[in-house]
Amino acid sequence: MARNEHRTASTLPVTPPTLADVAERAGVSRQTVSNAVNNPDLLRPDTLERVRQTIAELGYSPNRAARNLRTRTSSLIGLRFAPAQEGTANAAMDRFVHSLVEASEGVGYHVLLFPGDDEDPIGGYDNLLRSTAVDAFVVTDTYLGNPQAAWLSQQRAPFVAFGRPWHDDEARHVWVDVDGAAGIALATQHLIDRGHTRIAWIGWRKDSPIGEDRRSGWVRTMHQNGLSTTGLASRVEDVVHSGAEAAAVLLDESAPTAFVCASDTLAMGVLHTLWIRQLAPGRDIAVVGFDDSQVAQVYPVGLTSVRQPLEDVAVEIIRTLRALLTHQPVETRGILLEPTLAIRESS
Amino acid sequence: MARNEHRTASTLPVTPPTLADVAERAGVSRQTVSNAVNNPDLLRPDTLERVRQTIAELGYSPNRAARNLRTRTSSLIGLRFAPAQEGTANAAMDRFVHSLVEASEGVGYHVLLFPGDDEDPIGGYDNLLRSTAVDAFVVTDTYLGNPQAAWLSQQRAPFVAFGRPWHDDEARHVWVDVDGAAGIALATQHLIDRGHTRIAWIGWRKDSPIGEDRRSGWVRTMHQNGLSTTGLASRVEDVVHSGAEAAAVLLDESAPTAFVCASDTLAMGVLHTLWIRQLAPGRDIAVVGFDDSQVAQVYPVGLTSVRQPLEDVAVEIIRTLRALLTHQPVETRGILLEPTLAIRESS
DNA sequence: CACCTCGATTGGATCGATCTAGGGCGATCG
DNA sequence: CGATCGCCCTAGATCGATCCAATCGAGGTG
Repeated sequence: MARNEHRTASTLPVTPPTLADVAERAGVSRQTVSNAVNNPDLLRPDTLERVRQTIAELGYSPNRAARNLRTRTSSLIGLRFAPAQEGTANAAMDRFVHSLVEASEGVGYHVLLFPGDDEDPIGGYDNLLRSTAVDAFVVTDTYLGNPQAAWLSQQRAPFVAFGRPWHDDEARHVWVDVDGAAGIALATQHLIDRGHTRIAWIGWRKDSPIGEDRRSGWVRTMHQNGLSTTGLASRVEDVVHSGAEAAAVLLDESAPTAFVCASDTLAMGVLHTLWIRQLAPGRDIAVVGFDDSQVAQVYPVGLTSVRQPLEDVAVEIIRTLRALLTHQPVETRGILLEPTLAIRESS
Repeated sequence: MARNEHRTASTLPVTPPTLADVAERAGVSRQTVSNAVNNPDLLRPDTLERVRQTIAELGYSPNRAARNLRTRTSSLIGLRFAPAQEGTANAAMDRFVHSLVEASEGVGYHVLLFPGDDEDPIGGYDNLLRSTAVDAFVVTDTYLGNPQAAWLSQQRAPFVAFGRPWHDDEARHVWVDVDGAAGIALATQHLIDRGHTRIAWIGWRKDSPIGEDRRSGWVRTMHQNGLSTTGLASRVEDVVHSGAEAAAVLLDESAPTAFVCASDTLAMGVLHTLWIRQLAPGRDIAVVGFDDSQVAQVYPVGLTSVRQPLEDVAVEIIRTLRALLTHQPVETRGILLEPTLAIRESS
């Protein structure tokens, strides 16, 4: 609302009004104006009203740099921004970043992007941290076994990770993650409910903890429903043609009626094989992917896919970050959110 | 390189070293240290070396807030970040943002994201501008007829637009854009070279200047090659099923052998219709899309698509922005870049 | 009535960098 | 040999906000 009042000043003067200008015009001290902005409760109602009036008239807005210098904060959150790998369907970053920006805005933060350099994974972090350019970081690539989390912890830099510390049991930082196993369980149960019993899994190589986690959701749900998983699993690279090949082999050897995939990329491979074999997705064979990427949404036969609640992830991250930065006790070290299933024609 | 030297200081002290600390330790004045960082030429070589040594030892890095306050700059570039619309294939933003972040880094800038609100399109800009939180903006949504460009011009705020000012002949701001007509011309010529003569166009509604521009590339190239365009064009909404319907109608009425589309989204629709009619993309009918989105890359039958040189766009934008901010004369008011064609199996 | 409390307000110091003006000193020149 | 010039460097002021300690006046207490 204060924001709208400012708008009334239509043209920005050559040099914007300062707190001192407001103070003089309103006939109060600088501190009083500062309080009007930051601690309105301290002012007498009539004084507050007068100061606010003046602020609106002048279109005053506190100078960020000055405030940052004095308070030793920046209201900025650093995020290393790496683009989606070309050739994969993973466009989740886009949605996540947007959610993060929105959630940040809500509590007065802004998101600062900096480039990632795989050869020097902590370079960007180090610079921003040392020059006190950001208050905290959101780390999104912990799963790569990258040293950021450990390094930031050691530097006592505030940060929250999107992603569990899979390898490192000693990691003591806070994190938010999505329960991939639960998502795949959801997908598997969905297929079972549709009457499928021979449901195949196409996932990533064994050295991917995320992949193994998702796979466990499939195994668990199959077994809970008394179904066998033998001969129905495949572990491949996360590229389209690997998914296609795996699907071909599984169809020949085990005759599944449905596929659950660790990614939309792999699911696209499955769809390709079905297309070649003149099998109709959804009618002849069901397919489910993971990430609800644009590909899943735009593909002519809509691809059913596990959708991560990235909006909620962002909100939780910001909430936790705020707690960290205001030195409130952080309740839990990790937060695990449940994905949903975007059901389309392919299942 | 300075960056790496800093790294040697392994643990961040509770309060980072200041310029004064460096000065005292090196036995010089604060200004000399400042010069060592910003104007090394002013120092005698031996003094410079000594100061640099000390900077490295202490792991000093200038405090951003203090510098910003004094210099009245922030080294930040504001970018309103709206997510790709769900249900369309447009993931170009992702790639563009990354390119922008990279290009910014190169000249010492960082990218600050802020959320967009369609109901209050200038709110975010106004806030950041008035609080001197950013030095400049990159505006990406000029084509919507949004008032940002005009408003920012009026405020004398430095900004560069990605996108031409289509409607507004009086717009005097600088911009960078991609020549969509040239891209479609490229695609059309490519199809003609492959022997196609009946090439259809599926584009957007007439009120989209971008769509009409792209369309003109098709018209121009067809005519240049002595080919007719009558009965071969369709203008629809940018959603998959509209593309599918348009393709069906065109196939029935005009029997084209190839389709050029204004977007990958529409191209997906065409592919869907081909699939239903058991026509093989690339063999029976050629299809070309626009934007080289992830969908185009991941779709099992790779979709040939016009690819915008977003990396170059980002570089040009940053270059122009720097010129603006350092008050150098800006050579040209607008820069138009040529797209390329990512050729895949669909053509 | 002197003393104390408490809410509202104030002036000076401060955050850490850069800008400005000027000082020291050796080399050059009349 | 003293004046002048340039190079290298220094000290104090400054950017615009917030922190801190202190002040002022009104009201309550013994």
